Amino acid sequence: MQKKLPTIKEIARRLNVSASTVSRALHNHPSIGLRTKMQVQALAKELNYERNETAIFFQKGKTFTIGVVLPRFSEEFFSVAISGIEDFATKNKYQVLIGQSYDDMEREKQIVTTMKNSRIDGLIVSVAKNTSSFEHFENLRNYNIPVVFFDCIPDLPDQNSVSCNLQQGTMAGVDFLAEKGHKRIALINGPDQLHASAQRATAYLAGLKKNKIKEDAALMVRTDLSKESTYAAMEQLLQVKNPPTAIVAFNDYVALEAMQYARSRKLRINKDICFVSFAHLSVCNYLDNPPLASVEQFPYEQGYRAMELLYSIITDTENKHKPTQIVLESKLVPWGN
Amino acid sequence: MQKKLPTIKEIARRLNVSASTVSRALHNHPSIGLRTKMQVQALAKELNYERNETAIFFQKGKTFTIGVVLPRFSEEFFSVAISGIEDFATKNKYQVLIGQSYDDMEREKQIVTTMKNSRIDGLIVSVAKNTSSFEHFENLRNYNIPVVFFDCIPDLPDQNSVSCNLQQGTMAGVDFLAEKGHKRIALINGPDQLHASAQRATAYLAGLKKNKIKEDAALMVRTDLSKESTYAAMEQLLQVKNPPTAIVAFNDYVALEAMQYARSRKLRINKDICFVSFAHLSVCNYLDNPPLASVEQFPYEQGYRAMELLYSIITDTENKHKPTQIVLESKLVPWGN
DNA sequence: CTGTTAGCGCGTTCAA
DNA sequence: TTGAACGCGCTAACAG
Repeated sequence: MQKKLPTIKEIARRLNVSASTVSRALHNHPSIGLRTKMQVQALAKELNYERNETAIFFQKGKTFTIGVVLPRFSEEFFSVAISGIEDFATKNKYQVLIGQSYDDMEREKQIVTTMKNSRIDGLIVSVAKNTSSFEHFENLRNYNIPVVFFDCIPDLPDQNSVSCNLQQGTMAGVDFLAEKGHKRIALINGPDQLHASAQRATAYLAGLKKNKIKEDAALMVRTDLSKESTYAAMEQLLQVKNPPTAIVAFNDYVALEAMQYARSRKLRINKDICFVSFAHLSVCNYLDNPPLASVEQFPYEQGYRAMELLYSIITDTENKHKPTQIVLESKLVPWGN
Repeated sequence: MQKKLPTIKEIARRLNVSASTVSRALHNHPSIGLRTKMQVQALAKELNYERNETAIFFQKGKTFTIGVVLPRFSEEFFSVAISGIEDFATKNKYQVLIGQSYDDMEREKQIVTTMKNSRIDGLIVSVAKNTSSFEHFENLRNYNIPVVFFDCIPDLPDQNSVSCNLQQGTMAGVDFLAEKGHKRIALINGPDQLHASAQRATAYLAGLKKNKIKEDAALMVRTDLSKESTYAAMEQLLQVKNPPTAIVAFNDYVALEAMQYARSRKLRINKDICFVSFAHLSVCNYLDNPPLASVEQFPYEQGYRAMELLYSIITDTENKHKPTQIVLESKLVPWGN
């Protein structure tokens, strides 16, 4: 049935030399006779010899494979991030193993365990939203598997991470709206336990202050990112006696759902009510009325840089690597028309 | 620095038994003394022993890893398909290695080679658009690596594939429009070399015939899937003296771009001109005027079934597997608003 | 019930 | 310039 794959032994047998000679010849080892080398290489080519990487993985204790664990691929942010990871990995002869946590800690643990057992050389993670303990990551130190966190980052000492600072972009968003004359600017924030929410809130308030707009607790609401919750948040906002004319939304999905709600209440998007959002989904290109501006978080670059960092840790043979936190700056991008 | 991982040998040494005894005890082999078994398992637990999968991979010549190669993750269709693949794989203790071809044959070849070298147990592929030769896939037979194609499938004898037949859905789309009273129904098709294009064209014509609408060559145009090309196609359609009132678009991206163009020409979507499309992007939920209906192709299910099929081939020890083509039926889904 | 032996494919000493 | 021997961690065939 299946042709048996040629091995070094096989070549050695046919040529009446030893396996180690073949191995050396294949590696262009300097101390091998030209004649022998040629013979070996010729036969190797003829037999279509290819080294069995698994044997080498095994022997070297390295797999040239890294793992990527994140909540779900179907979110554009993540699939674009994976592209960045994969691009750098491929360029540097690394392979990429994937797993989706679906924002569930148990599943995340399970995946990390499986990956650890198959001896990945490193791991890139965007932590699940409901993950509360991080032992499954810290545990990887015992196996000498470095971890780089990106996007959703835990509070851990000495960790490696790539993230995007939202302060600047968020403040720019508030500036942007204020310059357009808005005085009543609301914030639909995400779940409290997320870093990302705290960042947005802080920057939002700073932005208001900078623009001399008085903050109003009634204009700060939150969503758990479900559609229903966002609708409820919108309902709440529109009931305020002096309702907002502009809204900073946690991300594009939230913005889009908020817009739907606003439309259902006969508000005209970008006229009666304006939006600034996060993430910059490509699909917004197709909307009749996209958010006026979006805080770009550079998922491709985050992924790429995360892989780059991980690579530098893995290949750091002298162990002089220090924990590194890379922080990119977010940037406000007005929609092009 | 790094704690050395405990091995079977180590456990054996400490307990003064042989390695194979430990191995058997760990596997609950029936012929092992209860006492020994307990001892071994206790010590294993204490030392945090975990088997080194790479050793087993090596020894068994299996990696419990499959590869997935497709054009790009950032297209929703593909990222959803991967989710299906990953779900089935995880359930069955398989891992998933990924690669993006970016629709480029050379890159595709490269990825397949790398994956082959690391001895994946099987491969799932959606072929790159510009792939013209398939040796890199047929070559895998020599390594006993089964391939399952999905979505974009080559014309190869004896292949395994999962695909979605568009005939039914497309015809239903034409029916749908005809029932709404449309007589001038256009088709914006994709590149000629794609199967998918031929399928759509055939079904479109059949649909017209069924509804007793005379076909008009001027209403069949094509796009290379670039925005510019779609705009050109639209321009062409709108110049026809009796222009279409409805359009069947190659996919949602094409539809969305076509809509943009139509809007720029002051046409009102779903009033002056209606759309039926393919793929059913989740983002359409957020459009003010989504296509009236979409031909659903079930990417999650395609991915899931592809992995299921691959799994059955891999685990078919008696080699009684026959090449299998699974064809799902597409289905027209009207937008619920 | 348990130990011994061998081998998966390769790289790498050490010795010639 | 080459070969023999060893070991990576584990399983399995064979032998007690």
